[in-house]
Amino acid sequence: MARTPRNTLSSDLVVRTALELMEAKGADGFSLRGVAGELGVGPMALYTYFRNKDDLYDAIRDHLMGLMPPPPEGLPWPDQVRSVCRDLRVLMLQHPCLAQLLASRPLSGHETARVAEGLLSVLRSAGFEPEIAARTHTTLFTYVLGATTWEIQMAAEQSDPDSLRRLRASMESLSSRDFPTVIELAPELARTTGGETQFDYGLDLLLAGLTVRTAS
Amino acid sequence: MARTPRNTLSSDLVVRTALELMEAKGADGFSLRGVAGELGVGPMALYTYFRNKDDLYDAIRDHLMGLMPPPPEGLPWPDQVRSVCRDLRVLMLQHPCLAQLLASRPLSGHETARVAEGLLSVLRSAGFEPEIAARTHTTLFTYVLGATTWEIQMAAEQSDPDSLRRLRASMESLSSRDFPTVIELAPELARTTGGETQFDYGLDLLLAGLTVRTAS
DNA sequence: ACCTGAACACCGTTCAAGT
DNA sequence: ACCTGAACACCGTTCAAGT
Repeated sequence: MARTPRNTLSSDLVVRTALELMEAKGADGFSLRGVAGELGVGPMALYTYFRNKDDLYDAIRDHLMGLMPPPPEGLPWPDQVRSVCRDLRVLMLQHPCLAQLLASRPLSGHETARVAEGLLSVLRSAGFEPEIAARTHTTLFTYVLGATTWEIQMAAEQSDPDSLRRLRASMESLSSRDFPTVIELAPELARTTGGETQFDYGLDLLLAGLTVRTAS
Repeated sequence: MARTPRNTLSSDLVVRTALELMEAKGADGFSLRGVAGELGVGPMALYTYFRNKDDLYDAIRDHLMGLMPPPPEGLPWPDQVRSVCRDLRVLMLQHPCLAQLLASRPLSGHETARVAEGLLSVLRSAGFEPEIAARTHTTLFTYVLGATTWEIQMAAEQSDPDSLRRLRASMESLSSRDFPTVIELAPELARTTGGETQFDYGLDLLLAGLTVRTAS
C-alpha cells in the first residue's frame, strides 16, 4: 500500500507481511504479488531476500515454529510428550496455514530444529534408544500433522454453508443397504472430525502403546 | 491433443485424463487447461461435467478410492485394521496426488463411503461402541494420512538433488551445543522419514493402545 | 546490494453466443 | 445439453537495466 522508500525492506518484514496476508486471505489466496503490493514494492523486490516462493514458505514456517513453547520440565515423560503435541496442535489451529507449510516442505530452519530438539530430548531422557526415539518422534509428528490438518480442513468446510449443504446431500444419497454402518454412525462421525477430545483420544492410544512397549 | 468431435466427452473420460495428467506432471503442474488441451477441447468444455476445479478433484479422489480392496475376512480385528491401513498407504504411494486430494477436501462420494464402511464395520464387529468406533476410525485415518503424506513429501524432496544439498547444509549449520539430540539422532531421523517399518511402528502403537482399551 | 519495469508463459472462471 | 471464443483478473519467474 504505502510507497516504501529504499532500504526499508528486510527478510523479517517480508515474512511478517506474508504471514499477515496468509492469515487474512488463506493459503490459497496468498501470492508473492500480493505481499509485494502490501509492501508497496514491485514483485521482484522480494527476490532480493528469498530465492523463490518455497524459500519464503520455509521462512514463514520457521517463524511460526518459533512460537512453540519448550517442553515442560519436572513431569513424567508421557505428560511432557502430551504437552508438546497439544502445543503444536494449538499453534496449528491458531495459524491454519502452518498445516500446509509443515506438510509440503521438509523440516529445516533454526526454530524447527529447536522444537525437534525439545521432543527428542524428552524421549532420550525417558530412556528410548536412538532408533526408537527417532521413530517415535516421527510417529508423533505425523499423527499431529494428520489429525490437525484434518481438523482444520473440516472446520473450514463446515463454515461454508454451500459445501456443507452438498456434503449432507451426498450423505443422504447413500443407500442404507450398501452402507449401513456409515449411516448408523453418521452423527458420531460428524462429532469426531475435530476437537480436543478427538485429538487426545488418538494421542492417548499412541502413549498407551508406548507405555506397553517400555514396560516390556 | 487430438481434435475430439462432439459428444465423445464424458465425466469418466475427463476424470481418467485428469488423473493421468496429475500423475505425469504432479499435483502442482496440474491444470484444467492442461486437461482440456489433452482432450482437444476448450477449457470451458469441462464445465459441462464439473462445477469447478474442486468438483473435479472430488471425482478423481473417489475414482482412486475405488481401487481400495475390501477388508480381509476371517481374521482377528487388529489384523483387519492393519490390512486396511496398509492398503490405503500403498494406494497413496502408488498415486501420490491422493494424499493432497484426501487432505484438502471432505470425504464424499460413493467409493469413499465404501472404504469408510469397510473399516467402520470391522470396528463395530469387534465390539466397539458407536462413539469409540467413530473416534478410532478418525484416528486411524488421520494417522495414515499424516504418516503417508510425510513419507511421500520426503521422498519427493530427496529425489531432488538440489533441495537435498540445501537440507544437508541447513542440518550442518546447527550448533551441537544448542541441538545435541538432533545432531546425535540425525542418521536415525533420516532413516525414519518413511518406509513400511516406520509406518507399521506407529500403526502398531495405535493397535497396542486399542488392545489395552478393549481388555479393560 | 537493492529494486524497477516489461515481458513470458501461464492460471480458473464468467459471460454471451452458437449448435 | 454440449461446446466455443473472447475476455477478466490474476499467477511465479526471467531478464536487462537502473541506482
